[in-house]
Amino acid sequence: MSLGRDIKKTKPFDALEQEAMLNLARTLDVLAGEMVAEVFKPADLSPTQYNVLRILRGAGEPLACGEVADRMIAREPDMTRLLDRLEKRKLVARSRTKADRRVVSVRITDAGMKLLAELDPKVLAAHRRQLGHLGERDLKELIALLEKARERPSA
Amino acid sequence: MSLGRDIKKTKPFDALEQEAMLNLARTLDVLAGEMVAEVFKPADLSPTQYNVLRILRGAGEPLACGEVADRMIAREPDMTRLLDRLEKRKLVARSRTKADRRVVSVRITDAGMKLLAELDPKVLAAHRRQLGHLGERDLKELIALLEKARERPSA
DNA sequence: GGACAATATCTGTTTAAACGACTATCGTGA
DNA sequence: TCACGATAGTCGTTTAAACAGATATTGTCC
Repeated sequence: MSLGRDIKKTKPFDALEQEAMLNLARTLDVLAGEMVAEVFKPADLSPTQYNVLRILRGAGEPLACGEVADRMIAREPDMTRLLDRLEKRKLVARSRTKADRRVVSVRITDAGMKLLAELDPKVLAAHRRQLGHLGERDLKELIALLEKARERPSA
Repeated sequence: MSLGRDIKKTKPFDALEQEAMLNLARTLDVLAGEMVAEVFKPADLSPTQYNVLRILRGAGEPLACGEVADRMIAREPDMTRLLDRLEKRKLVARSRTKADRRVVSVRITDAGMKLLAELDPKVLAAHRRQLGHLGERDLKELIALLEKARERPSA
């Protein structure tokens, strides 16, 4: 009965997977590009820097560098200099931990919180303009599919 | 009747849009990262370079630099040096157009075609491993949602 | 046919990404 | 307690991304 995919069925199906990947990349590029142009660039922040600030605000307490790295959306291979740039602008502050002197603790400063607070409404507005027309039903469906895409069965 | 969104309904809905964006970014990062590690990096190609080669193969004829740029997944601000790197490796060839001497025509070389041919099965295999478990139904749904996300009503 | 805006690409420069090697510190076990 | 592997960050270097300005060519309008 179930013969699995034969040659004839495999080709168009593979094309579907490829099309999904292409659409994923294209969609993110469009949406992220607009977000950068409208919100991040005027604030002279990269998406990565914004991500760090969001993580630190969300944590509600200082985090180790590595802990921040683990929570990033995209893997960051050079947390040190990323934090250097934020620290230079006084948006975050670093300090060695007393307990474990290998660890550098990072916290968001008041200036960082203030910047995020200014950005919040712009980010929300941009998100709504970009995805608001999908409606709650489609958004939930999209989120579910994206999560499912990441959680593949074994490996 | 339809009062639109009030404060109470707005907040969680905005969160949904944000969650969708986060999931989009995370999913692409995971999938693209694997693809790079498994397929592109061993071939010493960046995703952008691969994209150029795919575009040129797909076109079936030489294209102007700007034409390639227009077809890229992500906007490329420096086509010249991107092509420089590919040309240095003999994967593409450039030549001035006779008709319009401003235009530089780019074509994929035999070596470029050969490289793509070697990569094809690996790309397909990676795609299937990454997204195959979604099945045709979910893939089509995902594609449709992503397209819908990009095609927002007016602006 | 000469000025001029538009087009297509190139180049200079600054900044950040990526990768690897390196330093400092900690925990464990003989 | 001291060797040693593991952990947490940092630093050096190469390469590419990004932006702005420059160059070359074309079509068009007096």
